[in-house]
Amino acid sequence: MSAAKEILERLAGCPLPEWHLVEPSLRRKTLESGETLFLSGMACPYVYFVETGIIKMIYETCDGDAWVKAFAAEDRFFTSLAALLPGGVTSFSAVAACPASVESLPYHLLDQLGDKHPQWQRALRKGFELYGFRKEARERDLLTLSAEERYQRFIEEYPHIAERVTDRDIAGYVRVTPVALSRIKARIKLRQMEEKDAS
Amino acid sequence: MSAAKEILERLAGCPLPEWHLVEPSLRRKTLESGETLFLSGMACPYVYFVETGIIKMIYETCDGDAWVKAFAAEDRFFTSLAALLPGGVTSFSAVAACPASVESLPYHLLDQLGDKHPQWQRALRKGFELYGFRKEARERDLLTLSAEERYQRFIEEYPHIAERVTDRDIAGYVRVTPVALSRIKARIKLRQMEEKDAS
DNA sequence: ACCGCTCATTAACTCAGGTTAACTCTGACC
DNA sequence: GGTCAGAGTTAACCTGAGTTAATGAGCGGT
Repeated sequence: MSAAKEILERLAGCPLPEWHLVEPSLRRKTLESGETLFLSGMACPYVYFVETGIIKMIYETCDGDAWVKAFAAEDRFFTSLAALLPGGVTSFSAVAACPASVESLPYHLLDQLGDKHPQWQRALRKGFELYGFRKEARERDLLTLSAEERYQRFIEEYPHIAERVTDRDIAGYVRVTPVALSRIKARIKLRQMEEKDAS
Repeated sequence: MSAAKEILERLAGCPLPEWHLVEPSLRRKTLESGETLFLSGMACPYVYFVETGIIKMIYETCDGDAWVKAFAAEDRFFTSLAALLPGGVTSFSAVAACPASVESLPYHLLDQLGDKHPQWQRALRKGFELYGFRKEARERDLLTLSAEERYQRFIEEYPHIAERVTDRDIAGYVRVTPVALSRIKARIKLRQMEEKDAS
């Protein structure tokens, strides 16, 4: 059973017809930690499915900083929306945050199956919906939370990711420098000690 | 010709069949500046189409701050994705940033028409796609740009909005306080003066 | 004309975060 | 075992943004 099939059928909420049509286009790729899956600015009309490991999606700025847009761990799918549009290119890079293996499918194939079968159409719609939903949450966090709150929320919400990636990458996600993250962690620890002493 | 029809057909790229079915459900509402269209946390499974004016979507934090998620001006549609899911509620409030008039359609109706006609399905898919695309751009700006850069980009990208809303709202969008925005503007003006003097 | 209101600006102060650099720890490799 | 590179921590200094408060401009209502 491929990760792609499992993820897509979970989205559809039912078995997907004509899976044999996608089988030949399914590619699996294993990545070492730090290895690049795709670079920003490339044509890359694929949807990716994480089998094992963690992929980080990063925006690189002209002065060399790299900010983490999102992590995708086991059983997640991801893609660059911008790259799915005809003639489009990726707007970020995807890099393994630890050893990982991913599957990929060309989007045009999913698109075709969507036109043929309502079950596929449903999977795609749900996929876009979920994507939008996650982006909305991320946007809200970036707008309304302080750096410290973003860090706290991240380790609460994604503990299984937090313990497997470097603090450097967590800092990139929280949108602070590694030095600042270290200070934030020290501040939190200090407060916890004080609370213990008080009680 | 309603704004909703115009916007949806532009998304579909073709005329939409059975428009007479949506006509009876189309509601128009005019809002004064500062009037609320819907509040965060409400059931609100509608898609809105801006006919005239500007609507701001805001996140309110528990300590009373209001951050602007996005503006929607003439010929834009918007909705709270979270509120479209069955049993879902809005995750932000929508308020008129200047006198405005909007149309609304219940999402379930669009959903039904999507199941009946590929043209409608296409309009919805394109709608979600566009929504995701915009969210992606906003996320990137918040992650990779400084406050000053976000301000500059905003007035370059949306000059027709920038000149019609208060600096207070622009500050909320740029994610700084009005005081900080005023300083940023002063800084930019100062630099422009210096450049003129030098040349 | 006057009042009261909101908005924008400016200044003074505080503080969180960026920058740089030194230091430690760990693990990989020879 | 020795060495080297990368990750994380800590300190010192600087900058930009939040906070508070005072001031002025514009506007609607009386």
